[in-house]
Amino acid sequence: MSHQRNGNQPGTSVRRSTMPDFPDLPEATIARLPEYLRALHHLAEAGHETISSEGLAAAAGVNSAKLRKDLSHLGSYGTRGVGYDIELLIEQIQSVLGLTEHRAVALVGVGNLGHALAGYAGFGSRGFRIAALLDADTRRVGEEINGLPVRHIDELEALVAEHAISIAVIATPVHAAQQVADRLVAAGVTSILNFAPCVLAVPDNVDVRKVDLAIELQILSFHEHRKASSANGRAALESVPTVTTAKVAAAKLPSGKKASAPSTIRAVITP
Amino acid sequence: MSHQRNGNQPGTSVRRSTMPDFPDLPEATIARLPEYLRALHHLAEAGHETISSEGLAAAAGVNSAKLRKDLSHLGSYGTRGVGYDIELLIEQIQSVLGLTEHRAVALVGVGNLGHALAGYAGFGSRGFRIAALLDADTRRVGEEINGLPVRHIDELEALVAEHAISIAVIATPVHAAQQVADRLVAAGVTSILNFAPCVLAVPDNVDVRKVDLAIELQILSFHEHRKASSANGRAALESVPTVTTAKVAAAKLPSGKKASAPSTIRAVITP
DNA sequence: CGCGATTTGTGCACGGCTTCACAAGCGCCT
DNA sequence: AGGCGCTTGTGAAGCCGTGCACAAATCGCG
Repeated sequence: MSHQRNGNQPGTSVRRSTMPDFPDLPEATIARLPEYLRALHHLAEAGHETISSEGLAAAAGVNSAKLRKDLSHLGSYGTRGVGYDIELLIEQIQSVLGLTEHRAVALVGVGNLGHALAGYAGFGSRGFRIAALLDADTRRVGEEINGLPVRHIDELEALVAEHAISIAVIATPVHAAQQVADRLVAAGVTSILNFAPCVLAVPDNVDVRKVDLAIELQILSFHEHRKASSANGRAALESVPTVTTAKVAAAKLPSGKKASAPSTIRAVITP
Repeated sequence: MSHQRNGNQPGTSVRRSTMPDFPDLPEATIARLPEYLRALHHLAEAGHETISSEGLAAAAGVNSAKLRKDLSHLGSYGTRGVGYDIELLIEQIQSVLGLTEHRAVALVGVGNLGHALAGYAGFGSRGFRIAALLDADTRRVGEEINGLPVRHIDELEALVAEHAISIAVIATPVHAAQQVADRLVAAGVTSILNFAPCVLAVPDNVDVRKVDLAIELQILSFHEHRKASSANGRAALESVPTVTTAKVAAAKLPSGKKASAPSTIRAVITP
């Protein structure tokens, strides 16, 4: 494929500053890029300069072939026989994800969860900046979290415009979520991360991602249920021994789980 | 397929209490069942007794064909020409997910996020019960959240055993996550919901699901970036008008979005 | 300068998931 | 009783994603 291979002089690789838009990057790949990015930052802090696909795959918890294919989709810049330049790859991925400058984010709903999200330090280090805290409860207005004051929901439109906010997080109770979403969309927000357990109706041009704690637990519950059933089927003698050896050591080998979710990844059990 | 069609007397449907284990339920289906369940509860509260696949699909934000196939996988009990009995379907799904009795969950890490999770009311109503709060910080030990005292991490093994806990939530800082996971696994936990931004190494028999706020935002950021790029490509004249029409009107159409994520999808707004 | 070791990039085949389209089934109305 | 409209359940086709396996490329060393 090689989306963008400017010249064909190998080695010189004159990086053009105009990044391609990657309109056809597979959705599954996009969802993994952030994980690669995190792993890369971790490796960079540890002092590494380059990393092989195998190594990065292990750090990100995926198959190395998958990782190579993912990176190749964005015209990747690895060197055969060596690996990937970590700094360069970080820049590449950040550029693709649009994280070159910190994006301003609005957070609506400063209850329990909202407080936690507002206080989340990992925000700034990962390309985002909370630019506005909003709540409908006037008793919460004025409170400062991390130096940023909570504003009343009626200032939503003004704040979105002022900070050119295009991404918002909804951490309100369910009954308020749709209403807040409507106002956000009307104000110009085009991406929403929804923590309220409900389906939001929005226009086609708006992206919504949802995080629902209970859903995640219920999925786990199913697997738990299934394990228990099949364990009843066979004897329960195996369960105790396997569990005791929780001495988990690194893990070089490729994983090989079954499905979509990046669930688990084994590790070598040092006996 | 009709996994389990006991007799063939239509209408009488003598529910046998022994539920099949559904060892081969597609992973994608499992991930959607909780959403259906939530929608069904919502509909039941609104007084409905039955619901068509079209209606339930709209409420859950999916395609109706997908929904029918999902339900058919569990030997579904719809009635042609009528729809699905809501109460019955709720029971079915809860049974499949193993939510018939409330599952005990341990929550490790009672910082900002942990507090929020512990205080999340939607837990009990959706099949779970927080049975243990744990933290390494002795200053937090003893504090009560929702009537449940925070215990020291060293009591982990005892508490897991005492309450027969098989599911745990990790809400600790990154540096502690792996260590906590190891102890949980050693204590017998076989499902982990991880909020720490790192890959956990666990044995094969343990399921891990991960929730990472920053990753979700970065995925949104990509789409935002892409939208901005293509908008620059064309004139920016369209952007304002489209946004103003946030008056979301019903929508029967099958909203053909692109990818995996259950992004968007409208619901019928009763006018 | 050439060779071997190493690692990337990718063609290919397979499996799973999604979507369409329609036959079969059910209730209601006449 | 019979027909009609509505809705489920599902065969079949197509698409997307995954993972294998290997050719191409690069480095280091003799």
